[in-house]
Amino acid sequence: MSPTFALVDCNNFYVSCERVFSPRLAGKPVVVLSNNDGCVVARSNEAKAIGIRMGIPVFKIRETIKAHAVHVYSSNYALYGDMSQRVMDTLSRFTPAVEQYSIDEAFLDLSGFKGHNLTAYGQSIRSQIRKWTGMPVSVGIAETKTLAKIANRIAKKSEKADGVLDLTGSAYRNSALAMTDVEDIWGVGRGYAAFLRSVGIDNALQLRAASDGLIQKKMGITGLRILQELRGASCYPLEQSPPPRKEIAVSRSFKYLLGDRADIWEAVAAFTSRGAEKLREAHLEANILEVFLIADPYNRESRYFNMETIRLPFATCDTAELIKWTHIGFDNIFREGYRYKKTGVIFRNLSSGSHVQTTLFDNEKKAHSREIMRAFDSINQRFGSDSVRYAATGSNGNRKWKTVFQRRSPSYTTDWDQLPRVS
DNA sequence: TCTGGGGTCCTAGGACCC
DNA sequence: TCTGGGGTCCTAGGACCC
Repeated sequence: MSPTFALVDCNNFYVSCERVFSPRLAGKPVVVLSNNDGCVVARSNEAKAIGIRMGIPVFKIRETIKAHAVHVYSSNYALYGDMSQRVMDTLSRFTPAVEQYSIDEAFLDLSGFKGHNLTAYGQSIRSQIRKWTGMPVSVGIAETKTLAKIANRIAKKSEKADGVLDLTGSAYRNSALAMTDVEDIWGVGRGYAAFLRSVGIDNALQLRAASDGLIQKKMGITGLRILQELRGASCYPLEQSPPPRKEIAVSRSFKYLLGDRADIWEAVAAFTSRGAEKLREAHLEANILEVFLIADPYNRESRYFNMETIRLPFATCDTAELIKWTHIGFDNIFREGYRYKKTGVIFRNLSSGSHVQTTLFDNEKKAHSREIMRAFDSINQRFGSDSVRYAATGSNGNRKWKTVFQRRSPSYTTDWDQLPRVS
């Protein structure tokens, strides 16, 4: 028996989060920017309509912004994370079979609802989320995740669908596939799309009919799975418990190019510290660490990239220990005379924190480290992150590497001092 | 002057072993 | 000195996702 999936996806998620707390933004062009207010990462329908492209650097559309009075916001991750949680909580009232796929979308297993009117069910999900959270969502329903994705896209665009499209056993299915361009299929990116177009496959209906051999040759097993899913045979089951993490990374671009070794090392140390916190939150320890530096990526002449990989002598999530090792890596790859744009650390070969120690000495050291880290984390939890921090991460207000958010909305939902006021 | 961040999976090829 | 096959593990690079 084939399963039934629903994909519930928030419309223009970051923009919709801003609108929930600023109703005056309704009907207006709104965009949300990436870190350092660099480029556009979310657009309202009105912003899309005036031709603002996803990912465009904001300095390239200054004129458009002025001409159309576009409302511009920095990213407010605390707000978006909290809104996401509310949406997911609401979804779980409908069925326990929920897979949170990303910050703004979730797959539901509706196999148990066969014979019911799934469109009506989708509508009730949609209106409940709207009522409880203010978030507009679209719902796509089909036998496979890939088809549910396609249904969802059409549900978003089509007036007639009114936000919900059920493709299970639908006569409309072939036309839905025919109107879906290959680049809009889940799993088909720029590279695969170019290949498919070059062999005359332009839409999902044509891809579904393509020969397995041709697709496998260029797109491997991934391509075959896409074919299967388009044909209604599910290859990707609902994943309710997330698989263990394989890597943890912290990296940031700087607003401006930085040349001073001390500034850049401060950034690396701070990112290492944040990464160590993430490790501890996930109860993981790193066995391999990578540090990388990028100088001026948009300039051919002064471009530079280097990465150092270090195998740690033992798995650890201790901030001081990790900073010691990233320092070694940093020294090996830092070149004087370049102006840097970005740096980061990646922890890999993660093991769960409960590992057998080799010697009594190690055990003692380990216990000591654990105590210090526990105290460190709990102080920062109680008094706000960065209340205590390691000296290497910078001690004054002059941290040139800090990410800039000049147009950030208040933290309406996560900070008592910034609750919206009714006047 | 200004261009984000954090992930996963697959595959080919090399190193190494028997 | 040359001749084989087969297996595993690791890594780098490419492709994709949101």
